[in-house]
Amino acid sequence: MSDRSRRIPEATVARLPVYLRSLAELLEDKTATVSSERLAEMAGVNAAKVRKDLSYLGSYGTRGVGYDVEYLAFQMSRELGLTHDWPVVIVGAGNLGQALANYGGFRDRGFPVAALVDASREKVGGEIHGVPVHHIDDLPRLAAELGIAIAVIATPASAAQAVADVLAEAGIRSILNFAPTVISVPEGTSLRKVDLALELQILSFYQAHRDPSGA
Amino acid sequence: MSDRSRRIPEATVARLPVYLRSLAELLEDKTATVSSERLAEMAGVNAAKVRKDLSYLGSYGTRGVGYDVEYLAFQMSRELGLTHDWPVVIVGAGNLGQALANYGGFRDRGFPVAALVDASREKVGGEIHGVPVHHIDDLPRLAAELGIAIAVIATPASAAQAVADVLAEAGIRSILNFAPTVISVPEGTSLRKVDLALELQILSFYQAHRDPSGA
DNA sequence: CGACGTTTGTGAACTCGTGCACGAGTGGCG
DNA sequence: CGCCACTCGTGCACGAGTTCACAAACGTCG
Repeated sequence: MSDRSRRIPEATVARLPVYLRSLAELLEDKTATVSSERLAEMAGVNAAKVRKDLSYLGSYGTRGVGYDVEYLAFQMSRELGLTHDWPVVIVGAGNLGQALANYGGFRDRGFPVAALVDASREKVGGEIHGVPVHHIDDLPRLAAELGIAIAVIATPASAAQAVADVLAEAGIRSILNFAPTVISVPEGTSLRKVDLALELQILSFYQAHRDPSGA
Repeated sequence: MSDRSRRIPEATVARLPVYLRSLAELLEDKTATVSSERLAEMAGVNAAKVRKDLSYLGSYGTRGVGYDVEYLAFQMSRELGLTHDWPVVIVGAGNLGQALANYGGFRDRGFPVAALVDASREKVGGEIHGVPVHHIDDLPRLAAELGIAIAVIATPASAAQAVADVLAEAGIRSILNFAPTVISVPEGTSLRKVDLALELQILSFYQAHRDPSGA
């Protein structure tokens, strides 16, 4: 009940950050406790799911009352490993890479962009939006010196697999891939993907099936 | 077989674009036919899943041979509604909105950015990366004139729900939300979300559980 | 033209996640 | 001090999606 032995389902893990965001809002409102129903509404799920999800973390609620917002937020941050910052490296200093380096949402939520790396010598040396640009060959050194454990791939699709291999070599075991291609990583490495156009294609499917005329 | 009342599972729909991308590669290589096993390898799934997924589209394969690449690609494009372009509007001309407007991956895959809209009068009137910037009040007119059916929300979280309401009013029923917040849309509207920091938080979870020291 | 190797299409078993329903605590109130 | 309203935690049934296994269909070759 209290600690380890329970494996948290992947679907639950994916929802924890959403709950955490809701809790952060509640904290700002100085709300002391919250019910599963209220939290469910804020997170866009149903109450039973919230309770089941939170029960994987432990019995942090109080029957008849709800959950203590501050305590729950702390426990959840701890479980998510968000009690300290995680510096990230962005690989690929092209359009997407620059945009991501400039996107404040990473730093604000505990993921400062510590470095940009690129394969092109021309881009190396300067700074982009305050982030130093290094050559990809320096990646192992950078990772070690800056304590980088998470990498973001923002290269063209054609370069993505090679980059993934370099990252594996550098000991980085958490990768977020923006390149529109499937890449393979060593066993034990976490890989998540974000494909912007793919999301639109999915929307296109439902749009087309709603309105067969297409317009 | 051809056009039945087959309801395609959501999980399958999400994989179709990945298959389509693989088929496009095969087309470039002038490959005429492909087996489920090969396609599975390219798409990063297993062969049984590929066959089941494709069977929802119809019986387009030939036993003992495989799938005709060109024919399958065409059928899949048709099913996904990708036989023509879908102009999209990006709401929010801030960092993220500008970056998305500049991201070539949308246009390249059939989703030209037809307009940017923003609530700030200051940004209205000019162009950003060749995309005209309009006021959000013009959205209904723009949607009608340009035939826009899909919108991308790239505003701060605080504005997202209000934007969603405006979009609903303008008759747009496909939304891709980049704002890190839960928004609600009318029944019958498709909503997908991309939360960049959330993905990193998920990675953080697994990273932290792999290496409890945290470094 | 029939046997054989290949690959699809799909029923069926299985896994994983969801939602319901309800027992078990908790605090408040008379 | 006992009852009551409230809310959590969880066993259970259900459903969606995945994987397996195999028969059916196809091309080839002797």
